[in-house]
Amino acid sequence: MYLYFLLNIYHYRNMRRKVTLKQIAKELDVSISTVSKSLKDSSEISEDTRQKVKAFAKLYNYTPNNIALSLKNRKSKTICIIIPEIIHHFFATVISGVEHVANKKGYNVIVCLSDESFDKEVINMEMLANGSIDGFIMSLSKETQQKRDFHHITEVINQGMPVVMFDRVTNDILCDKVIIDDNLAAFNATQFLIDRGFKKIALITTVDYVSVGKLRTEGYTKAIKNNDIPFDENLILRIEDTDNFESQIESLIINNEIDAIFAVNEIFAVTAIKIANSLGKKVPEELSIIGFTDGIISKYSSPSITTVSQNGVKMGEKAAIMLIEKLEIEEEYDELYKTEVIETELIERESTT
Amino acid sequence: MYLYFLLNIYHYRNMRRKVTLKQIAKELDVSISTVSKSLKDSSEISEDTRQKVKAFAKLYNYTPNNIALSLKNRKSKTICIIIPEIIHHFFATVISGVEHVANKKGYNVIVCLSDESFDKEVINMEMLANGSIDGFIMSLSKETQQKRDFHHITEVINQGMPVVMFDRVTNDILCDKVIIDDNLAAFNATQFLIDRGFKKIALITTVDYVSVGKLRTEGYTKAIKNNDIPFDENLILRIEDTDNFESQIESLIINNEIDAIFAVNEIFAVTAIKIANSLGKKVPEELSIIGFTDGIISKYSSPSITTVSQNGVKMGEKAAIMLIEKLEIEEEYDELYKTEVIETELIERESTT
DNA sequence: TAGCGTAGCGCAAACGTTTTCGTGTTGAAA
DNA sequence: TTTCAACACGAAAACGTTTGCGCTACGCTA
Repeated sequence: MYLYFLLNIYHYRNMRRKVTLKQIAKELDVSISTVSKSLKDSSEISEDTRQKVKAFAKLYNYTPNNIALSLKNRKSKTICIIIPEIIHHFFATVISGVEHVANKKGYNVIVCLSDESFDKEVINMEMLANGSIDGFIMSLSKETQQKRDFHHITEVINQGMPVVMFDRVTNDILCDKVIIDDNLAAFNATQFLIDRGFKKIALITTVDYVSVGKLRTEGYTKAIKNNDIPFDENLILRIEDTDNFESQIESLIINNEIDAIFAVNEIFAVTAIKIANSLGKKVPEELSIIGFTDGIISKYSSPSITTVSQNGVKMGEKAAIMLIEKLEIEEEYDELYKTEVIETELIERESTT
Repeated sequence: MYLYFLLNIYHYRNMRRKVTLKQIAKELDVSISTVSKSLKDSSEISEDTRQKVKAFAKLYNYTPNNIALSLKNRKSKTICIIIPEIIHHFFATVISGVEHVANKKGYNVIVCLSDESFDKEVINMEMLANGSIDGFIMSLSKETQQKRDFHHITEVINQGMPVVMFDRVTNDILCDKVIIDDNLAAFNATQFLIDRGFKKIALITTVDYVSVGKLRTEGYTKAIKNNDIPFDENLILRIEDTDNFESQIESLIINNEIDAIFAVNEIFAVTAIKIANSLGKKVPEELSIIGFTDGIISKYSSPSITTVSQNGVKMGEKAAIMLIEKLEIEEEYDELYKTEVIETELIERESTT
């Protein structure tokens, strides 16, 4: 009888497909239920049979088929994180945080990239919301923020699937959120520059429909006005196209006698430094610069960049914890959505005096 | 009759779980098969019924359950990529490449991080090789390379699951691979420095068990010897601990009158620049530096870094294409494994004269 | 009117599990 | 000898699909 089995299993060279309960049952001449119960050490089954089954299972390296389990349990133990792009250091750190928590809790992580596109975001969500995953963690694409169309997200939430949004969030959706206080962080960064005695402080930011860009702009504005510094709209540079903005920064520096810059991300900050250098303006001696996001650029740039640290790992961890908590709560919970605010911190480096 | 259905579906506020074939069948008072066939526009079903079913399905936003499909088809349309860490720009670009190809072909991507740990690598593979995914793309963790234990990989391959390795590969495993010619790239980079007239060229590399580190070291050595430059073991710095290596680089620069450095990654390169600067050695005037991997640091560092570009996106794309090809080939193919070599390119920037 | 082709639909198996609820056998107590 | 509990195991449903095949009823031909 063993021979038959071996022939079946090893039918192709040394290739052996995963063995199933059914095969074990057939081989041992017991029922599938007996095998299943034996492997679970059910007291229903005699010690003798249990041992036999377990030995056999071990020999053939049996492990239960995850898909079958998912179908039966109606949960896949998999979560999906949708981000605008992965080559962005901040998002990579968030993934890292999510992955570690998820892993510890026995969940897998599917990563989807929206490439800042609304359509891809929608497609990704629809594709996965059919049993493949148990919940979403996401940061909105630019296009979605611009269109303000969130039907795909409400859809999913209405199906009873938990969603946690982070960083780029919207008030139009009720769900758990993990953010930093962008407004406050920007306020503090600007205040830091003001405290150093700077008066002509420029802001390099994004267009307003990017939620975090807008909030940071507001924080900057508040600090300026709070300190009775003349607010000058010309000192605010709103960058739309992230491909070709060097010339805009150059004009900003040339046309205004600025003594400090607050940039809402590190690319803007490091580019400002490079341009200032090329214009013969020394950083930080003649121009102080603060960035946002404590990424790899800020750390390794010369001079290294003073920046608002936005702890991506922690955001990812928190988001994952919140999501998994929702997933593992029994039954219908009372919809109580929390918004978690992660602390930021100003890291002083060489780009400010 | 509709009322009953509505009550069932909308049982909780406006919450409606995904509708199944069964529910549609019950509601329309036909069999499940009829519903399924109608949705597939089978000619077996009358035009009339088809329309009715499709209308109903559309109304309730029916989409087939992916898990059930996976179980039935015995494939999940999901691939897994295992990388040592994600915060590393190169790996992020690879993921990006994989994700885009996978997406286009209708596959999802599960990302697993080994954190350079052998155990995590094993656990991840075992966890997913049970039906959850159709194939692996992976780059070995340091620990795995050190132990030279690849049983988890052969195991998976023997189960008939395709594996594509990239960047950090091993000859001990027969499977598809995507690499760059590390040896040649390092040779060329070193030759580039030699052509500029430098004689005392240092190498900052990793310990030898990291496959790519070893290959790059060999390329460097070959170039040196090829040009009859005295080979000096003291000029080679092998860094083991990536946390605290600044002092080692400092000694290297201080104790040897070097005029150029070839570093096997960008962190080493940018750190060398910073240390040289702090020692009063100007880059590139007094010291030329070449890095490896065209990451974000090389681009934004001041001076920007001349580097060997290792096209991560392309590697990811290629790996995904190879994997999916294997997945979609009918039946047992003759095991023909290919190793694809991705072109590298020396990108000249400001850190070399 | 008997026979037959066919349109239209349902049954049931299969994918691999888990789990509830039998069912048959044993041994001991009454 | 009868009764019953305990033990050891199996059958079957369920998760949500797809699909080959069988069945019914109808309309047509001979």
